Amino acid sequence: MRIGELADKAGVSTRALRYYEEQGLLRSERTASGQRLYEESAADRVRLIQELYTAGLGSRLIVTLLPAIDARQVGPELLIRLLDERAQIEAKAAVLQDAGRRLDMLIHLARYPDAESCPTSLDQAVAQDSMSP
Amino acid sequence: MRIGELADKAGVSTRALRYYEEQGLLRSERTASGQRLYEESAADRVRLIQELYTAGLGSRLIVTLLPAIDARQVGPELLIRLLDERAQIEAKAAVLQDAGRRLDMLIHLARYPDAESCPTSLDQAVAQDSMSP
DNA sequence: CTAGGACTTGACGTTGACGTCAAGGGCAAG
DNA sequence: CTTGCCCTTGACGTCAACGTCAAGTCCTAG
Repeated sequence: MRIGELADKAGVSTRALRYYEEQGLLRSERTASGQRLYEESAADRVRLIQELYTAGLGSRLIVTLLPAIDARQVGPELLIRLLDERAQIEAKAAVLQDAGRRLDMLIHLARYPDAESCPTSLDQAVAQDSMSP
Repeated sequence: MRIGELADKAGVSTRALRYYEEQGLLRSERTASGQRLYEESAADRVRLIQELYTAGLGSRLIVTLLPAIDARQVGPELLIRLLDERAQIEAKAAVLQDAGRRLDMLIHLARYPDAESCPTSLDQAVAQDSMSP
């Protein structure tokens, strides 16, 4: 398949696909005239890349991660980074949860403006200081 | 308190605090010479702002949100945006969960490189197409 | 009184994941 | 052949939340 079809199937732009290739995240065959060709499996690969991006991982980590995922082989150096990133994801997920609850309170407030529905923890942020020495 | 002390207490830079003020997220008194002065409660306010930022909300939404939080009063127009943002946070949290699990598999793989520990769902991204028409 | 740290405004720099033109080549249908 | 859509590389633009000087002012300890 060519780049446009892959873009459709994976739900990203063609620009993004070229960017991924530029970053070493995605390979492609080329026709004689230079057009990119992809296997069917490329769509899954792109969705995986998107997932990792959305999780806040950068290109440089992902480009290291993908071969490890493919080979199912993780070295000790990568493990260090993984543990760090895992902790960051954990923290980010927690903040997301809190913010989500806060929005839920506001949404509830918009629908039932009567009683003091959620008296507490609407102003104060949750203490997220669990990582400092 | 002056801006440096608040920055310390809230765990952000002074530049960030000035930026928040510039965006209308944070108010301050001024001394005769023009230096900013803050109440003790400003630290909580800043942490709240940070939480909302970390949740992916932009300045423009937060500047609308803060008065609603203070007054505990949410209009119908804001409710629309809240529902949308809530859904986005939900989706993002889900992706974060998936990516976290994926990292966990890799971490597990690094520690127990023996058995085919996690045979499935290491390559393929989870279908996150639940929002398209 | 003075040294030096904290503060002010203003303005430009950074970063990442693309968006968006520009200028041209490729390819199937009519 | 030519219309029209897809593709190519290249290069500049964007956006947000700050970082980072620069040049000058303020305040406090000694």
